[in-house]
Order: sequence, then structure tokens, then C-alpha cells
Amino acid sequence: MKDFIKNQEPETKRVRRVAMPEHIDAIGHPLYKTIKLEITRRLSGGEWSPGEALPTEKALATHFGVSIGTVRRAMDELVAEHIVVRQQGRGTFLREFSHDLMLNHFWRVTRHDGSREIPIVQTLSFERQTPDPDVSKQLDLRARAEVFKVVNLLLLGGRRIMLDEVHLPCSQFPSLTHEMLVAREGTMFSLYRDEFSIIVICTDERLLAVTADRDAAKILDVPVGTPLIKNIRLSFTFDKHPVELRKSLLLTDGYEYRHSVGGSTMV
Amino acid sequence: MKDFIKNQEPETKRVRRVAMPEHIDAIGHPLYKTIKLEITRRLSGGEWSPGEALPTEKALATHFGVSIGTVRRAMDELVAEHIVVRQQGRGTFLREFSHDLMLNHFWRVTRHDGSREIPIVQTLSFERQTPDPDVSKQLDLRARAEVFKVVNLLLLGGRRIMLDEVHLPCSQFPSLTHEMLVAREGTMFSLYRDEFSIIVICTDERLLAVTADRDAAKILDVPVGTPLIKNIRLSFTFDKHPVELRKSLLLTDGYEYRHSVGGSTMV
DNA sequence: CAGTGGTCTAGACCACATT
DNA sequence: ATGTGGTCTAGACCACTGT
Repeated sequence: MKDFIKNQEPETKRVRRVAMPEHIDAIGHPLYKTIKLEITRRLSGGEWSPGEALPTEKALATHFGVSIGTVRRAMDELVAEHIVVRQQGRGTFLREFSHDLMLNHFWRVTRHDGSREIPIVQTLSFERQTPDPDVSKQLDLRARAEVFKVVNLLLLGGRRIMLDEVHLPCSQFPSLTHEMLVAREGTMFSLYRDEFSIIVICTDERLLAVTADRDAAKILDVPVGTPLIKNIRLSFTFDKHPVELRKSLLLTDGYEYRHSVGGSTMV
Repeated sequence: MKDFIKNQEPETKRVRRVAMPEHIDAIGHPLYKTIKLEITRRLSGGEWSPGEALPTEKALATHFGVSIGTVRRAMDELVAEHIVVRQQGRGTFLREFSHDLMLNHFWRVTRHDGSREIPIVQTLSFERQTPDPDVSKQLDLRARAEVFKVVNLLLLGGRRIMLDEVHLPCSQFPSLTHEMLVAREGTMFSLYRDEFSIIVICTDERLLAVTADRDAAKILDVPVGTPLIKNIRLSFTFDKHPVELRKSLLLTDGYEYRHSVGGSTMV
């Protein structure tokens, strides 16, 4: 009945979907998710280095055989996850794990006026061990899988502010050594990325009010009983796969812990 | 030189932009932002009530004289801000300020297993006062502007867990009374929305480690010196306009404070 | 100037929900 | 069967960056 002008060039449309590389599981996913997953696969594989320009949206569109809008849709999510940055007129770049990103995205400790400061990190200990069942469970490890345990002391304004106990699955950081931790510039997250191609996307944090016990008090140089915030943080890479468990004690003296809820787009 | 087939129907395109209602300032904004702003204006005006279906995307598109994709772009941000919910095949609805939203979006206190519980609120005091300079500054008030100060005690599992001191600008909540607070069902935020058409979009929180002083210890029924998390939270409506300052003391005993960084879209 | 991302269009088809 | 939101297309034009 209806005189729709449909399928003027019929053979080129649905075919493209199955023209995707075979290792991509497109079932049940919208096309842009598939594109996004393929791009993240290449990122994880180290195909582009931080700061480097990705192919243009047009190039990606023709490469994948999809419309440019579909590529943009995939890129939109990568931008939202702080994995890439777009610069109008210049290109799209794999985000560098700069102090800027670290400070504004994952580093929650500020001065009372809201300004942020780069912490100085001192690695106090480094060992390989069989984790507690609790640690093993949170990191989703197989039985008898081992972890590296790193203890760091963080200084702000020359004062001891934070004591970190970091647990990393040995399977994901096979060649990690004490020397790498001591010698490195920048944050732990930049180390994960540059040396192991592990990109941290998101973290879940659990905060508790505690007081300093004797050990913590000694290391942080405060009286026993000083109030501290205990932060149990689990960090994830793609697919919500856990890569790091960090237990921190934070001294909020001259500093505070800040975060926002819901303020991403804002008018 | 180039045989672009441009402007086949020339008069209908750019004209639409200026065909917008005159009270909209479209300068420098992309069209979808203008659409979004206009929709939020109507929401603030109470044009639709919570739970009610908005016009269809197609209807909005023809009403504003724009493409359906542009309306979707505006809606995408409203969805991201938890203002509306889309249901495929049904429609788009102004989000109800349900316990569900409250619990999963703004309520950060959970049991140690991550489960959430609806707090029971007891209003301990209600008064109108001239705020401290600090409170006045954070709420962005004019000189001599007054605030309502509400003190609430929150119970979880029958135990006293949190002590809130809430500051509200009188100008934005003109008819607020003690009775409204005592009589209400649901959260403070639902009260703001239902009675004053004020929709809270986002909050900034500042956390400090403290110990219970004599007054707090008495009210929370814990020993003096018990570690607490002090949370100074500023809540905003559209345009990052502050509407509430809340200073809370949280007892993390059987409970903890949880939040995520960066986990909105996730693969 | 050419090339990039940013916005916008007009439509098609799909998946889902309701009648 | 109808109507909704969800996805996708092919292309145009704009704003910006670099030459």
C-alpha cells in the first residue's frame, strides 16, 4: 500500500554488520558498543601511545564500514571515561595520565580552599605474598594466586598525610619490582599504564572513621587516637575487572577529602 | 567549481534557529543546549509533575522546529542528570524522587556488604536565623539574608547513626514550617521538589575525620572521642545554584560511606 | 587553505510496550 | 496494529587549528 522509497541501495546496509572482524562478538550489542570495544582492545594492546593522535573519525568510520555518527557515539563514551580527549580542529588523542588528570579525577584530597597538591610518595615496603581471603575475594583472584603488597607514605606540604597499603595481582603485574616503584616519576596509575598497558577507568571507595593505632600513629607522626579516614578503594579497568586494592589512612589535618555526586554534564 | 548539491531547500534551515521563543538566549550555545534549557525551565515551572510522561521526542522536535536527533541530544543530558527516565516503547518520564533514586544516587551510607537502608529521620530543632558568614558565603546569599536551620537525627537499624545540620535559604523555601518537616514522608530532597519545585542535581561533599565532642556524643549515644566522619555537603540545582548546606556527623559503626569515581558508562 | 572535530538534519529500521 | 524510544545512516555546514 504505502509507497515507501525503501532500499534504494539495498545490498550495502545490513551486510556491513557481518563484515566486522570475526573476533568481535556483536550479538546483542549495538554497533557503537562493538566499535568502542574494538577500539579499547587496541588501546589495551598498546597500539597507540599516550598523547598520540588516534585515526580521524572519518578514517575509523570507513575502516569499520560504519557511519561517522556511530564512531562518534563510541568516542563519546571513551571521552566520558577520560580515556581519550578530543580537540576541535586538531584530532582525538589517547589521554596522557598526567598529573592534571590524576589530580582532578582520582585524587580526592585537597586543601580546605579546594586546591590540589601533588603528593610526594615514599615506598616503605614491597613484598610478594599470598593475600588474605578478603583481599583475594575483592580482587577476584583464583585460589593460591599471589599479590604484590606495597606500602607507601604520602607527603603533602612536607607533612605525612596518608598511609597506603596497595595490593596488586602478580598475574597482571608480572615484572613489577621494588626498583620500578622507587625510580618512577608520577603516580602508580601512570606506572600501570606505561609499563603494563593497564588503564584504570573507575574506582569504588569505602570510607570509615577510625583512630590511629600505635603503628599508624608512629608512621604518620601523630598521637595515638588521632581521628583518620580509612579508605578502602578498589580500582577497575575495562569490563569492571579489578586491578588494585588500596587501603589508605588519611589524616585530614589541613586537608580534606572531596568529591561530587552527579555533576558531570551540568546545564 | 565543486558541484555540491547545496541548499536545495534553502529558506528553512538557519531560519529555525531564530524561530525559537524570544526569551531563549541562543547566542554561543549549541541548539541542543538551548532546547535542554527550555525543557528544564518548564520542569522548574512545574509544567509536568513527577512520574508524568513528557511529550514524545517527535512532538518536541516539531514543537521546537528542530530535528529529532537534536531533541535526543538534549534528552541524553537530562537522563545523565537523573532528571528524566526513558523507557523504550513507553515514553520519557519526569523522574520521581523515589527512595530508589535517593538511595542509589545521593545516599552514600551502606552496610558493610554494600546494601542500603532507608533512614528514619527525627527532626530535633527548627529555627530561622541569620547565618554565619561561612554559611552565607557557601550558599551565595546576599548580606542579611536569613536561613532556616534544621537539625535532624537519622536512624539506621534502630540505631543513631547520623546527625545533620541543614541550612536552607529562606528566600528559596519561603513557606517552610516545622510541621512540614515533621509531617512529611520521604526525604528532604523530595520535599524540596514537591513543595518548592526545586530539583537537586548535584552535590559537592567535603569529608573530614573528627571525634565526637560532648554534645554529639550525647545525641548519638556514643562515648566522647568516638571517631566520626564529618561531611560538609553543598547541594545544587540547575546552573550550579546552591540550595542547601548540610553539615553531617556520621558514625561508621556497622555502616560505611561509599562512592565511585568515573564509573558512569563502563564498557 | 585544507583538515579536524562539533553540530544538525531527515529519514530508515529495530526492539519493545500497549491496545 | 500502533506508537514509543534506540540505533544508524549519509551528508551538510560550522568552528577551530594548523599550514
